[in-house]
Amino acid sequence: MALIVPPQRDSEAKFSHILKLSAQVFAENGFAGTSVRDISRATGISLSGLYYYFESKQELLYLIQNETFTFILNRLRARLVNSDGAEIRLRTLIHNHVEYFLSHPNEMKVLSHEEDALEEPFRKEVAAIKRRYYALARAIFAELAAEGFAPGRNPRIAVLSLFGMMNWIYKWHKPGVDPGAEELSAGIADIFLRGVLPPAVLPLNTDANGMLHSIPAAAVTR
Amino acid sequence: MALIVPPQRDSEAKFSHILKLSAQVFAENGFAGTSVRDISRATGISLSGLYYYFESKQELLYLIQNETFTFILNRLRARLVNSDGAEIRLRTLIHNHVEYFLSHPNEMKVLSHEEDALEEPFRKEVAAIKRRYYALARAIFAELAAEGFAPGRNPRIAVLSLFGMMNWIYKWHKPGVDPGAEELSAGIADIFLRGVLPPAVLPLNTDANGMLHSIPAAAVTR
DNA sequence: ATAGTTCTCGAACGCTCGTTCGAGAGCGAT
DNA sequence: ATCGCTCTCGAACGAGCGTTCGAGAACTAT
Repeated sequence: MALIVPPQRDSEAKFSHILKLSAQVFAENGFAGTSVRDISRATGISLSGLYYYFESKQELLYLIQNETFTFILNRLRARLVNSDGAEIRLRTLIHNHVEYFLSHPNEMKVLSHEEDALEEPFRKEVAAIKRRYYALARAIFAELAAEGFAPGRNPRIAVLSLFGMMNWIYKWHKPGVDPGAEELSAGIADIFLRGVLPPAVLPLNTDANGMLHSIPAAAVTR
Repeated sequence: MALIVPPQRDSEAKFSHILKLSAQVFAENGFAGTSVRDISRATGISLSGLYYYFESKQELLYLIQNETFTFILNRLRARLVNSDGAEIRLRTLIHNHVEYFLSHPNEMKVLSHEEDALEEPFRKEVAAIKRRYYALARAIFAELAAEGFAPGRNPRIAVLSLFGMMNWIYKWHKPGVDPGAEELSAGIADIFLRGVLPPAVLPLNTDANGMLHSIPAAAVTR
């Protein structure tokens, strides 16, 4: 009887390659507008050959969305371990999101744009990750509120507006023309953090770089 | 020879009905995911009968997008005539946009989501309206900057972030659960207007409702 | 060499797609 | 009555769709 040797399949790398090229084709033509023959053409793998790697076009979309979303969420969790204070933690979330957006535009377009294209049972799996991600953002926003930011703001509207700013990026960002992840995420974070301030707060607490810091609750007049 | 009588076609009303139902079906299944047979089913008009009203599925998408976008832009222009001051004008833009979004969710989803699905020559026609709309927003933002708001901000990022907040609404807004156009547009306007304030501005100039007013340039310390 | 597994492919399946065509119903004007 | 215009439709076209199947090549371990 043979030892159980990890097969170290040759196909691992090829599989990743298929996911990457598929994301590109889906991003260009949309999921419904892409045929498996298009993917065959892009990858150089025969039509039937592709079905060795995935069972259906639906599953292929799921694999892209799941891998992308899981990676973003896990990387965010890792980065939050070293982030102290609500403002820094929110900036970490924004930077993590925007950075991935600019480095993997195809995957992020597929994740943002083809949410409805997934059918059950895949749909609810991706929805579960999304719910966890949103809950994390809401929790960070609650920390922010606890530090004196954003009193009386509707947290749902605030957080979803933030996601709107971030997830809209794929519609307009042009590499080389528009700023990179650092400047872009800082710009969005600035708009959001200042935007969510209490209406009548008096002196803003900023450092030399104009970065906000938490405001003692006592300083909030309203 | 007969007088030229305006035919007052019976089909005018029916045509509008087709546009409305098509927008609904496109919003539900996506443009590429919708067949003309789906529209036939939704409208009760036979498959070939639909081609009396439009020449192709592409043109149908164009008619929906063009009418929607033209209406929004024209209504905004009309409303801006009576809006004085940069802040009010920006709030007018946001309110106009959000109000239409909530009252015509299907049309706005099709406009936001199916931008890439349009092919030439329709594509450039809608792109032209979009460019005019964006230019108007940029002009209003420039007025804002001239009144002392948003010094040093990248106006492109600021305005596109604003559109991101607004155009993302269709992904999450649930009528009955989430606030209506007044509260929602005010919330977004608040986030944006405060968000683009200068980093070191001191006392904010607000009225009893917490509404911002223009800040004299001299009050900006940086 | 042999056996077993991994990987690849051409051909074909039943089905749906967007669009076209010619026929004809309904109707107001002559 | 009959013309001409508006409107509607069933049937059919060729093309492309997602997926399956069985044959076989390529590789690894014995």
